[in-house]
Amino acid sequence: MILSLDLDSEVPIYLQIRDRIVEAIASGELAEGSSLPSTRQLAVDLGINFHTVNKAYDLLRQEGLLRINRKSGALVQRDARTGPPEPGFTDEWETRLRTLLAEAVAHGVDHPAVLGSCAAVLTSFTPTAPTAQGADHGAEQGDSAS
Amino acid sequence: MILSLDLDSEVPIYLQIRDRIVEAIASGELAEGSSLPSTRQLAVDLGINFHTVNKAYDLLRQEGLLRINRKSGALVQRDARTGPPEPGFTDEWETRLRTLLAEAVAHGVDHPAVLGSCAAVLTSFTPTAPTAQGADHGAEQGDSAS
Amino acid sequence: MILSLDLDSEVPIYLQIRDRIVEAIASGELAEGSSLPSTRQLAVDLGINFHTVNKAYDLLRQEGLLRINRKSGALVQRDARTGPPEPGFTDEWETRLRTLLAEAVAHGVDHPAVLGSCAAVLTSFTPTAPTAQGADHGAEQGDSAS
Amino acid sequence: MILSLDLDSEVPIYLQIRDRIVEAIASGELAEGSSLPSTRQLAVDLGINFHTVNKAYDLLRQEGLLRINRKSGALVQRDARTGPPEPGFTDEWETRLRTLLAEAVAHGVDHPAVLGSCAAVLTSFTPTAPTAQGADHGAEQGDSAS
DNA sequence: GTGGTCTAGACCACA
DNA sequence: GTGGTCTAGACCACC
Repeated sequence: MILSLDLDSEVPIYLQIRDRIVEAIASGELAEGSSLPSTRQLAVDLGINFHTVNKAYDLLRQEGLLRINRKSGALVQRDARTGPPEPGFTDEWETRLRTLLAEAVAHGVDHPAVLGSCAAVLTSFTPTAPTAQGADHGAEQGDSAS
Repeated sequence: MILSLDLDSEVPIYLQIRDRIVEAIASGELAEGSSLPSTRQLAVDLGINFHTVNKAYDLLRQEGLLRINRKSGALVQRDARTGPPEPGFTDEWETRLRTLLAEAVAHGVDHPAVLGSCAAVLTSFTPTAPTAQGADHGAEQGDSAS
Repeated sequence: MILSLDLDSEVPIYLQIRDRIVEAIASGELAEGSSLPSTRQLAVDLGINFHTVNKAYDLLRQEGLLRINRKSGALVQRDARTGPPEPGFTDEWETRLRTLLAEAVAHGVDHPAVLGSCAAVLTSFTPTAPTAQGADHGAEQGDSAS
Repeated sequence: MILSLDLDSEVPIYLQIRDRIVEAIASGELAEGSSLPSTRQLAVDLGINFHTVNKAYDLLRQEGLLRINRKSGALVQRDARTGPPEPGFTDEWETRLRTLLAEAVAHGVDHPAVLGSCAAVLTSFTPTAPTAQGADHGAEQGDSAS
């Protein structure tokens, strides 16, 4: 559980931690029930204050992705396969998606390229069985562009 | 040039202004060369401090989307048709895209649904089918450009 | 003596145990003189550390609801019928009641609805209508006492 | 806006602040749209650290009772007359109500007395027009006890 | 002016 | 050992 942080970024550290964990959950690297390092431990590993880690964990808890336990620390609460999102999540999320995609389009990335980037990111979340291991029939994305 | 702002949002006002303008550019509503209202005018229209508008315009200038002349005010500097993005844009943008898509996946939105949302957003930007390409019945905006 | 605990709750486990026992006493399920399982036994049943059970029992003892003998274990010390509360109890309790009811009112529950909830909770405690008083068809528990 | 705190209480300070504000909202002392003192100001007034006030305000924000604004500070977001609570609120609240009422019953307070306390608390939330001032037709609660 | 972030260190509650 | 609370002071972002 080592996260790479950029202490000079304008993105707050606690948000970087949160983002990396969200991505790890999306990619399946952290499955439901997985345990995360304790706040103090992770703070030491990252060379930051434990309050900062605390804030990241608390944010993830509020988002429903983590559950915090006095005994066993932080556990991953949900997962890609836990079920559909809570109502209200999608609307707010699509607003942010719209802004982000608009940014690329305004900068001259054409629609198929944008959609290709989205598809590429999504495939990067599925292991796609690097070894001969069963290759779980993933959706075929990427050819809907163009 | 009427923007809808949410003064109670956790998103800073200057960022909301910037976001709305970026979306207007992406949708073709604001084409290259279009002029924006003066900072003071827009500030009055929105009922906010003109420094806030100034900050939004300056951010857009830094991003290469606006150019600001002392005499002609703010003009849209670039466009979906202007050409490919500056080098360095895409990498940073894809990092943010990755985080945003991860959020949806972690909350249980499956990959096809995510890709569908991306496609839906893009079609909502489509400026009335500039090329003969199928022109999926989107809203018809954008004929004020050129 | 089976208690349902939520190990992931933000309510400490020892408090959950205490709460469930208080509710059992209020409903008449545990009458004065009833014996509770030993701390070690209950700890095993619940799959938790016996110190946690100990802490719950000790808290109940401090509150005057339990008395603990070295030989006969934990016995219910008092009851709804035992008599009026110790002086000082009511003031502190009403302070907490005030806060709790305020929460509902602030969230838009109107006064009659709040009072209705209070009444409903009380009838759920009713030990099979001890006096002739209307006896609104509640669940029938509590005949194991005396 | 002066709150009375007990620094020696085992109830965390930030929770005491939150409780007092909830009660003020319930009693109508703080109506929707009312502004609260800034975190730093209130911290100075109470002689505590501003982070503690911050935590109380943030908790109220999460509960939907406050909205925080960089410009105008904290404003009361909702009210007794704003509308019904969000779904899910009542269930969790009734669980806590059950525990609290059980405590009184177990200590020997009889049901009518408990209900009377509830009614008394509720009437304390309605001003009941202490001066001749219009006496806004409030709900008639309190006589349903006994 | 406002709130937000980060650091640092102390002490306590829980299991 | 875990997380939770409180304090203290610094710096930054927003308006």
